[in-house]
Amino acid sequence: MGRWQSDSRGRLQEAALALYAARGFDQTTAAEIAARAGVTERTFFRHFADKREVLFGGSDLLQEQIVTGVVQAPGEWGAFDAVAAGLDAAAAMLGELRRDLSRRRQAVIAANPELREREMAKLADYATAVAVALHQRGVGEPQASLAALAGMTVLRVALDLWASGSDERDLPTVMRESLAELRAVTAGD
Amino acid sequence: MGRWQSDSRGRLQEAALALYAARGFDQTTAAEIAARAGVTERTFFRHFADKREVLFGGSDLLQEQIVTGVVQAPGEWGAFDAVAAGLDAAAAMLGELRRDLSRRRQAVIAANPELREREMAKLADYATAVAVALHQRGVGEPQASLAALAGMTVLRVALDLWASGSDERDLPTVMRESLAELRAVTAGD
DNA sequence: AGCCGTGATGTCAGTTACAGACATCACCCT
DNA sequence: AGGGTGATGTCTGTAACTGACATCACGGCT
Repeated sequence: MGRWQSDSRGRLQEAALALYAARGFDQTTAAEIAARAGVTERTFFRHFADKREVLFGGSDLLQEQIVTGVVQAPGEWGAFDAVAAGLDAAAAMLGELRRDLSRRRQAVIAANPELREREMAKLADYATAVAVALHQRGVGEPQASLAALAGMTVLRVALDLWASGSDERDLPTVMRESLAELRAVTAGD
Repeated sequence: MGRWQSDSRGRLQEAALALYAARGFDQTTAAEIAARAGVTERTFFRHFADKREVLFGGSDLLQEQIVTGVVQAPGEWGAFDAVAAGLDAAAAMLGELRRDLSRRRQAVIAANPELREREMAKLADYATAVAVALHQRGVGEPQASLAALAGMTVLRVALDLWASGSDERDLPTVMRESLAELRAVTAGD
């Protein structure tokens, strides 16, 4: 908690989400977001590298969760089972969020190509980190990258399903179900 | 073949690749690329939506190839087998390119986060198109999205392997091998 | 041959996303 | 009470795009 007016960063995130949802991403300027949060444009860019990043606040934490899940999986488990453990950890963390907020956020992201681009980039980053963790478990290439990327595919699809509202079950359940579906699909149908 | 000095677009692509490789992506301005190609900055942005897009020239064609491959796969094949047919088509097309050029291009992309972001976005677009094609074959959700995204994972890994040079076999072979590896990894190790 | 439509390009001006340099100022520690 | 620190404001600059308008080579039509 800073010594200034509390939590500029958090207020910027809320302001951005509200404005992106109301006017759309490109119709919103960084200066407008800053004004709504009661700070300067310069302060916005000190907290977030660019206009998109403001929507991806907790992504570092999430990556940590996933990697930790992979690392802590029993050593005798196969590569993809370890990734599945990482996905469980991710689901546990994301499932804590208020579902309406997640829905709102996902809707904003889905509505804009640049934001979708950033989301894919985040998933690719997670996959890279997961692949590194798999290497430390003795998994080679290209198996590590394939397992990691396949896992991120499951994460994306499950999150879409959960946040888009067609599926009312909780996130960990949807995640496990999606993973089973991927296994079935690649097995040969 | 335009009626003007031939192929501004092509010259812009070459100029961009050369400059990005030499100075790096952010150290290169659109004006510099345009100057090297003998046109104006404005012309650059008429041919390419943004600075990154100039490196992804044939992506529309590639998407067409992939989708066509999926659509033309025998109707009784499963979802992932149809995707595999699309990957064969992609490998056939990409394999035609001069390998040193592909290597050069991949190296430039790998060196810059924004370009990697765009590459992931392209793959996501292909996946969306493939999922639509799968729907028309009667595949439901989330199976279609999972199969399509898993396929794009294989494409990415195989392309990296091929272009990064550690694997000297031809692209269709590397692609099929990677697909087999994914099947093995998700099957349970 | 001469006129005319068309599409690719040049020119110009404007908006906005970002980034560096420097000043400020509330808070904490001593 | 005074100095250090980190978050913020201010000012200024670069470069990625974008819209509006002029131009001009070419190909077709008469």
